[in-house]
Order: sequence, then C-alpha cells, then structure tokens
Amino acid sequence: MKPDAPSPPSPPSRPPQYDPPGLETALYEEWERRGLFRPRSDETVNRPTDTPTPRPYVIVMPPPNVTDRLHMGHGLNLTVQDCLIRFERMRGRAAAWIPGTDHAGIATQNVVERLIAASGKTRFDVGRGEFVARVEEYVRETGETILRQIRVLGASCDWSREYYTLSDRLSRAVREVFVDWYERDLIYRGKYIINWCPRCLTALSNEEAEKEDEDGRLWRIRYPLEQGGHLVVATTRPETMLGDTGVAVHPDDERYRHQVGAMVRLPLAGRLIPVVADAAVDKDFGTGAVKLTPAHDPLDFEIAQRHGMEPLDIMTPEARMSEVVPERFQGLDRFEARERVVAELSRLGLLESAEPHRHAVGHCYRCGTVVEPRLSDQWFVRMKPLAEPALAAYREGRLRFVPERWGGVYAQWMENIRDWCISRQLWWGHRIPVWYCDLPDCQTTFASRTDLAACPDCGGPLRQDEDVLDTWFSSQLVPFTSLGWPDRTPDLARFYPGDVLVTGPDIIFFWVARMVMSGLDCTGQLPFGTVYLTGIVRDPEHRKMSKSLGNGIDPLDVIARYGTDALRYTAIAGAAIGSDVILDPNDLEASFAPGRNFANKLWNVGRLILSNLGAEYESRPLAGHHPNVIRREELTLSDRWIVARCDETVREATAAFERFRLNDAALAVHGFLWNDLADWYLEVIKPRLYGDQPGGDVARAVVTRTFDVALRLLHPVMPFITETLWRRLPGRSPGDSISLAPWPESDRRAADATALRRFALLQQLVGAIRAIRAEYGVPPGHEVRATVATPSSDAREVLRSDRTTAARLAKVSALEVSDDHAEHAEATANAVLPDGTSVSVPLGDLVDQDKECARLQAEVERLAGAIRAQVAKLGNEQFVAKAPAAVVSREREKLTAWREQAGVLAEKRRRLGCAV
RNA sequence: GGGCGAAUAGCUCAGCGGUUCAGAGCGCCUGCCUUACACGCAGGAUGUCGGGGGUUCGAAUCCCUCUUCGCCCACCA
Repeated sequence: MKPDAPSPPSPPSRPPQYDPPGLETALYEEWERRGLFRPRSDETVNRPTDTPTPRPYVIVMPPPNVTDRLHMGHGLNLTVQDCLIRFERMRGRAAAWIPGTDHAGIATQNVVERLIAASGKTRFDVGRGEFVARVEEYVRETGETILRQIRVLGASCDWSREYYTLSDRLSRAVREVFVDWYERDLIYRGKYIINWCPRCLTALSNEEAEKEDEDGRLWRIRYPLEQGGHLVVATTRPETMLGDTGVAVHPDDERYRHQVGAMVRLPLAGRLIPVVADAAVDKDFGTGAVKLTPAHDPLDFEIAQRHGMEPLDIMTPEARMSEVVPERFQGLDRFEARERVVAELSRLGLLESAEPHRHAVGHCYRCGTVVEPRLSDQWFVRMKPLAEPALAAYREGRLRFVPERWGGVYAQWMENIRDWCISRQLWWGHRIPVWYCDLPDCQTTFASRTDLAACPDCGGPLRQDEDVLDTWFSSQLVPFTSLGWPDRTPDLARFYPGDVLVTGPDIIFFWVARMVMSGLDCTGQLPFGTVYLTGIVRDPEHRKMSKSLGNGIDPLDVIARYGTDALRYTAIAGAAIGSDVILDPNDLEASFAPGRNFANKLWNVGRLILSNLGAEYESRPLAGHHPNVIRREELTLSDRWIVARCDETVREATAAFERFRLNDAALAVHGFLWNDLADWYLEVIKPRLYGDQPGGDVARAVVTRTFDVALRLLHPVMPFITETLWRRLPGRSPGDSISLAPWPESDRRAADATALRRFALLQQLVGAIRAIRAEYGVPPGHEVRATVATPSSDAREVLRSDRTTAARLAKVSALEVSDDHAEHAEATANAVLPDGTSVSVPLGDLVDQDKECARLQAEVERLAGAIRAQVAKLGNEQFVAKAPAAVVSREREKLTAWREQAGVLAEKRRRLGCAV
C-alpha cells in the first residue's frame, strides 16, 4: 500500500436502520412459545359480553409435500392465508389455521430412488420393506424442513394440531373412506386403458398426465387387403401397429363400405386382422380408416370391445417392445421401435406419407416422461355420484370462487368428470386395504378397515393388494381428517366446516374439487365456503418459476436480504387478487426494496414518535368519559385531518380485507403512513413535538393513537415490524401482542369533511410555493416572502389557523395575506390554486417576467378550454336531463370554481403587465 | 376444436356494475446528507388507456370485431 495515498473518505455514519432478521426469528419463537396462534377458547374471544361469540374462522391450508422446499409459490400462498387469519384473529374470532405435510407418493419415492441410485441400486434391489424404511428415515430427517421454512414466513399456524397424511391417525381415516366407498360400489377394480409412466412405473390419473402440444408426424400406412389392394390408415404412433387387432371405418363411409368384413394382412407382424365398421370413427380425419390398437389407445380399446377383439399388449412396463412382437423389434424402446417400424415400412413401400402434425402428448407430472396409454388392472373411483352434489353446491352459491371465473373451470370439469384411477404401482403411500384369498375354491376379495390375517370366509391365506393409493386420495380428506374424523372429536365439531381455502389454480382438479366431493360425501358438509385462487409466480418471460428452469427465487434468500415483512409486502401489494405475480430473479432489488424501504420508513416514524414521547408520557384518550380526555376544541386543523384520514383508512382497509382485496388494504395503509402521517402530519407537528411546546400533549396523543391504529391495520401484512413497534408504544403491558390486539373500529366522530378539505388547501398552498422555489432555483436554505389572496373562506380559515405551519413547510419567512393580488411592486412568481387562491412570491431579479407571463398564459388557455368544454356540457340538455342530479351539480360547482380561478389569473396577468 | 385471461407511463401493475380515473411503485430528470429515515426529502417529465367499429349526454371503463401474448380443457387416430 502506498503510504502517501490519500486516505479514503470515511463512510458516512449510517443512522440506525431497521434490521429485520434477528428480530423476526426471535419474535416468531416467542409467538409460538406463548401459543398465540392457537385458536382462542370461546371465553377469551375479545367481544363485548352482550354480543354473541363469533364463529371460529378456519382456513384450510394446503399441506406442502414433505420433500418440498420453500419457493415463491408458498411465499405468495402462505402470506395471503396468514393475512386473512391474522385479520380475523384480531377481529376477535377463534382463528384456526392448521399446518400439515403430505407424504407425496411419487414425488417422495422419486427422491429416495435417486438417493439409492447413487449406489447403483434400484428399489427392486433393495426390496419393498427395506425401501419403505429408507423413505421413512428420509422423511424423518428432512420432513421438518419445510415446516421450519413456513415459520420463517411468519405464518401464524397452530402447530399444536400439526398432521401428516401418512400418520396412523390419518391412515385410519383413509381406510375408512376407501372401505366405505368400496362397500357402496363407489370404488371398483377393472381393466382399462390408463396413463402409464414408463419411468415411474405406475399408473397415473388423467390429471397427472399433463397434455402438451408437440410437433409430431402423421404417418399414412398402407395395409394390404387379403382380397387385393390396400387400405391406408393414419397414425401418430406407428410403432403401435405391431399391436393392431383390426382396422375400423365409419359405417356410413362410402369409400370403405365394401371393405367392411374384409381381412387385412398386418405388415411387419404378418397377422390377419379384420376391417370393422364403428360409428366412433371420424370420417374426416386422416384417411377415415383407423388402425385399432386396443391395448394402447382408449378409443381403440372401446371400439375393439364392441367388436369382440382381444387386446394385444406389445410393451413392457418400461415401454419397450415385449416378446409378442417379431423378434427384431423386441427390447426396443418405443421411440426406437417407431423409427425401426417407419424405416421398414418405407423400405416395403407401404409408407405413403409422413406429414408434420401437431398434437397433444401426455407427460408425467412428476418426471416429464411421455406417458403411454396402457391397458391394465387398476382401482377406480366412480365419480358421477360424488360430483353431482359438488356441482350443486357451486350452482346454488354455497361454494364460491374468488376470482369468480374459476367457478366455471370447476363446473366444467365436474360436468365432464371421468372416473378416477386411484391405484399406483408404488411402494410409498397408503396400501390399498384389499385382501385376496388365494385358495382356488374361495378367491374372495375383502376390503377391510383393519388388517386381515386369514380369509374370513375360508380361513385360507390372504394376499394384500400390492398397490398404494394416489396421494390425492388422502389429501382430499385433510379438511376433516386433520381434525380427527372419523371420530367425532371436539376439534371436528368446532372447526369443521372451514371458511376459506387459499391455493393456486393449478390444483383445482387435483385437490380442490376432490375435497369438495369427499367432504360432502363423508361429512355432509362443504369443507369450506370460499376458494381463493392466487396467481402464479412467474419470471419476466412469464414462465412459471421452477427449479428445473432455474428461474426461481429462493424466498429464504430474499428474507435474509430484505426481511420477511418486505417479502410479504411485495407478495400482497404486488398484484391484485388472483393475478399472476411477475418477479425478476435477476433484479431482486426492484421487487423487494419497496417493502424493505417501507419497513425502514415505519421504523423511523416509530423512532421519531417514541423519542419525543418522554419517559413519563402517558397517552391521553381521545374520546370517552375519561377526565383526561382530549376535547375536540384542543385539536388543530392538522390533528383533525390526520384523525379523519386515519379513520378513512380504517374503513378502507377493513372493507378491503373483507373482500379479499389484500393489495388494496396494503396500499391504503402504505399511503396513509407514508404520505399522510410521515410526509405531512409529522412535519406539521414537529415544533409541538420537540421540547415542551404548547399543544405538545395533544400532538403526542394524536400521533400515538393514529400510529397505533395504522400499525394494527398493517399487522396482517407485515407482522414483525408492526409487532416490534407496537409493543414500544405507551401503555403496553409486557405480555401484550399486536397479533391479539383488537382490529381498529371506524369511529363516526372522527369523520371531518371540513378538515379534509382545508388541509388539502394547506397542502396545495405549500406545494405551490415549493414548486415556485424549485422552478426558480431558490437555494433550499433561503427563506422567501409570499403573499396570498383568496376568495375562498376555507383558505382564509386555513391562513388564520395555520399560517405559521404553512410558512414553515414552504420555507417562507413571512406569509402575508392580502386582498390585493398585486400588492407587490416587485417581480413575483405566481400560482393559482384550484379554489382560486392566488399565491405571489416576490423573487426580484430571479423572476423572468416573460416566462411568468407565458406560464400564466398557458394556464389561462388550459382553463379556458376546460371552461368551454364545461359550458358545452352543462348546455347539453341531454346531459342535464339524464345524468344524475348529484353529477350535474358537481359539474356546475366545478365550472364556478374554474371561472373564479380564471378571473384571478386574468387579474394576475393584468397586474404583471403581460401582453394580451 | 372448445373455453378463459391479459394488452394502461421505460418496467411491474392498480383503476373496469359510465361522468374529479388518467394513477401507484420502480426507473428517469433537477435540487437537497433540512438532527426520524439518502432504504430519505422536495420539485419535475412521460401515456391518442393494443387497432377499428358501435351503444350513450358521456367509455380506459359496456357491446362487436381484429391483432398479439398467455393459460386451461378435449379419445380425432
């Protein structure tokens, strides 16, 4: 280091800033330790004794997968739920929000399979018992992670009631439902075409096979007829031809009528297969002739059944060609087989064309592998009977969606519902509670709530079904199983049915619809009355955030850098209800700094207020019969204004929360705290606040009260900083927590239209002078004089009561009131307020007369235009006749005010000697 | 093939059962470290509210249509 290098400038000492992380963790631990998030008992609900105890408020929380790690979707989702639950908790309701985890069959099994794959083994090498034990161990070790991460978000859930979908308690409930439905013939087993994932080696439900449009080809293949000539069939999956059992044409199709009943020599395989007629065939697609592969296509399966064809399964579970196909194809992967088949057909001259064709292809929702339609024995739930009541609940308005449009999506799915394949060829999950007797003479099947050791009919040995249930089978039950169902527990009686479910629209079918159906069927009641669908978190390219795309934002990272409150503020204020939230992973600053800045602003507002209260300060109540009450006459204009604005904000925020408009609530409180309280009120009262000034007590009482109210309004969105500051306000006992503080009530006595109007004038006056100063580059420290002339009584009143305040805020040494707009002989800069109040600031040489004239001229012209338009509007008979009276009179008042203003402007221009 | 949603300041979005609705935050420009806060304060610029029609006294706001994005559903091989 060079010895003579100038020493770097010492960094400016940073004033204390709000530092969230430490505070937040400690606060959460305390909240949880004290059990503040457990629903209050009826006795402790804070309501006046003469009102009935409100019903508990219950949010059904989507249980994250045990293997999940926190992502922004959770961040948005859980914050919304936490806002709602905290709001209702503060309103005095017993608020229950019960967390849990989902065992997540395929997802979890895949994770552990990957782990053992590291040592070169598959689950089959390890064996079922050992494998399940490994998964359990894994879940034991890492399953808590997501729950810890949820706490970091500040989610105020009731951890004393935590559940897990694979616990003994919930497993019992799952069996109860399965056996009940089995006995009522709502569950059946059968051989059908299902979606098969060749990688996960299991069946999937229709919802789990995600359709995506892909560019493929439509091959046209010649099938030689035995009688000579040939038929041309079209297919997107030529390899399946090896499993063809026939060709179908439409019965009315003239082109093929004479060929129905003929036989076709299936190329490559050499088998003879029939041509049949079936109405399910679309004459207009392809060639109008469809090859039938009943074991690998649902439509083909149906047609084949009608024509008594035996399906021919040509693939192994891994989707390789099995031994039923010619030897040279055996063992080939389905896509290799496709190439091989196409190549051979081409060589044989049987390939007519291979045109590009875009069509939907199903993919496994867990691993992305192309699913294979496959004929297999599976368990199904008969959905129609379950769907009818669920559809009725929506139609009759008992089930409501927010935003409403999702109701249509729900209804449409319900109307076209298909049976649900619930068996999975996995090892991780609820084993299907069905046993088969192996004795040839008996062979009975039993579904049982308890494990069976021997055949109840013949005493012979039993074999339990190998499959497990779809994870969503147990998930759909959690609204009531988490509360103890099928037992009639006190929790179930008190907290079921719930009120609201908050989740993403991507699981409406997987979960929401099925909860409604099973809830209605098992308990006779809807599990919740409202479904709030949040938006989806996306990147700037509008892609869904996901680990695989690498475009995700780690909420924990955001929290470490900006604080939980900042994350929550962004999630809530960032977008309206149900609209997607766009976040840029490469620019966290843009997304989260506003929340952090707001928290810091609050922190500093708090510091200013608290540091000026004094140790002995005790707030005087603002209303009521207390002897120390502050009388209305003691309040200044600005006091009355901020109290009125505070009350407006209470009404706005409360209404917004009630209507789920969380962003409106957050922005209303943000605006009040920052613009009204910090930018104006605090600046106004500073002189009264400092030291022992007159009116200091009143100012302290007002600011403390309004700040207290605003903190409570904001608490659902930003729980940590509001708690921290609220606790430091005067009058708090050590055990008080804002999370149990009463939600602010609007107070009619606070409404004060006069104060709102007059303070707005004060703001306009100050703003006008500030603008003039800025325009003419008056040095910040330099005080000017200003003269005000006004026709408005409100303005005169403001000048009477708050002249020194206005003068101070505008940095004016002497704010004079005059009846004469042209009192100053010197050059002045001028402004006219909307109510006609005119402001003149003598700036001597600084003022450019021509510029001033031009400015006024522009203003005059603008006004003149507006007045002309207004005159035309009011002269329009149609308008006067048809528009509401209130609108017409408002427009008249506007015209009067503008004319007044125009008069003042004209006068100004005359006095300044502007050319006309 | 159906259905839905979105198109408003450079960016992310509010406003949409019609008449102070053209807004917020970020960004940008100018000036300020004014003892709560530079994660700040004050002032300022920016938009024929996607295009075109229509209804109306009046439309970003309702209707129709077009364009561009995005999503969901669907057994047309």
